[in-house]
Amino acid sequence: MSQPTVTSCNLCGNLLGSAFRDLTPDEITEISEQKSCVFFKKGQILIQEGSRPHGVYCIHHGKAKLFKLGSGGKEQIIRFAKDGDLIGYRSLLSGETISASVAALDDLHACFIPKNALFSLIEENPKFSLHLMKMACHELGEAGRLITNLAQKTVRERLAEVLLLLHHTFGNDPDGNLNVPLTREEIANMVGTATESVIRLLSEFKQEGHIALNGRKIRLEDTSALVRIGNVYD
Amino acid sequence: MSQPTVTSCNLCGNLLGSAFRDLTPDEITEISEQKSCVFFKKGQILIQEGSRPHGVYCIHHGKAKLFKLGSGGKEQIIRFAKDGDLIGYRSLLSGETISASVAALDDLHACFIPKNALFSLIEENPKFSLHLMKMACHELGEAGRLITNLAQKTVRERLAEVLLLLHHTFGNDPDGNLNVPLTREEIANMVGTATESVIRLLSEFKQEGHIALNGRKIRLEDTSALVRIGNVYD
DNA sequence: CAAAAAGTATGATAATTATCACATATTTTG
DNA sequence: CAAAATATGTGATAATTATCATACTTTTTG
Repeated sequence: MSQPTVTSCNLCGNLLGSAFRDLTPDEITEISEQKSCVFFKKGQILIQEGSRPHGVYCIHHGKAKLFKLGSGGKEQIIRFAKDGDLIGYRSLLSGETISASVAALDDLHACFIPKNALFSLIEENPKFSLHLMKMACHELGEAGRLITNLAQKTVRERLAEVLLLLHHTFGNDPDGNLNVPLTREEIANMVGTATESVIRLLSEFKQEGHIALNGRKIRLEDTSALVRIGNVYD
Repeated sequence: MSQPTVTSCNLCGNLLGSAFRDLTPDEITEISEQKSCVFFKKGQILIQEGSRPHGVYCIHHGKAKLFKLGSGGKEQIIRFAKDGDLIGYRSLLSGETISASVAALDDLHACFIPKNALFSLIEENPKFSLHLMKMACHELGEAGRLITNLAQKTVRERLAEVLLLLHHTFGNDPDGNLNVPLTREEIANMVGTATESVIRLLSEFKQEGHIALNGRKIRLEDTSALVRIGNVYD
């Protein structure tokens, strides 16, 4: 079930959707030669909060969660990453220590691009540089939304919105369930609530006919109801 | 009481602490010629959520709050800006609509730098470009911290941390009070709670000897107690 | 495959926080 | 400066959410 090894990034199916899409063929060849391919088993940590960055990962295939530990030691999931996404760039570009850990949600293949290679690209290719800036600024906007929601919405509203976010980010598997393997605890760590509260509210949503539950699997039955419950406007 | 008009950014006292510190004298002269100086009265809106950006403001003198409106119409204060700070760059760089409004907290002088002037600088000066990237990425890290705190800390913890943040950002006035004119409601809009809860907790902090209250003014009497209460580690 | 571990589910209860009501104080404005 | 508007302060109460306990189910692992 493991992905074929792609030796050149020129041939990578994720290229057009990635931060590297504006590179020249020569530049892509250059990073291909500098990158290394790494495999992470489900649950493994790719990047650890507090450490110093030595480069970035471009996810070739797999899903990952980015999270911070709160003062009580509880995980707070900040966002997700999937095929084609770049992770670890924030600390590299800000010159700070790593502010969030990244863990694989399933078996994951990623390419590690060392710091120097990335900064060479930034210096020589303004389009790439601008694209990185765009990514960071977009994330900053998303963060503002999340801040507002966490501060002002109820747990019920936030859970509805989180389900829609998961649907938007990962879509459905062949059975129509959300295509991401999260535990109830991890969902609670997105919503910012207790695991039991998530379980209870999911049961309510099920009673009300908005979702279907099948073990760990969640299927959204009525997204517009969830939009209404979550007061999601955009 | 109004600031002297500074015609050239070369002479601006904020220059070294601003995003423009890496510009060449020629580049600074260039933006000086393109900028316009604007005055905002306390309470006025500089930038409005939802609109399209036409440039950025560099605050010459004054304090401002950045806030988003939640789905219930309540303000959520995301962060602050003061002398030398650049505001409005996020939407400009991400190519999105403006995600947060900016309002003056006191009478405020700012320089407006049009979009084209900014993008010219980005294209011709990689250092400036990198500096902007650094700013955005730094803010992204701060946003992650805020997200984690809002999701996991109690209102009491958050209020203690907010008081420390205000102290760190704005310092004290000559009387030793926090040097920023915020209402209890605005503090509540940072903490993410009801105004009454802020009022009650401030009274508690006063009873416990951690702060002193004098009308709207707040003086921090025991910051290490607040650090303890807020579980602030960094 | 069986045991162990981890996760899900539900009830009872406690703690936190929001809301409403209203009195007082402060600030703003004509 | 006085009236009006806005903000602060406090109590009572309701709603939300967390915590603890415990049973059951699913997943993981030797």
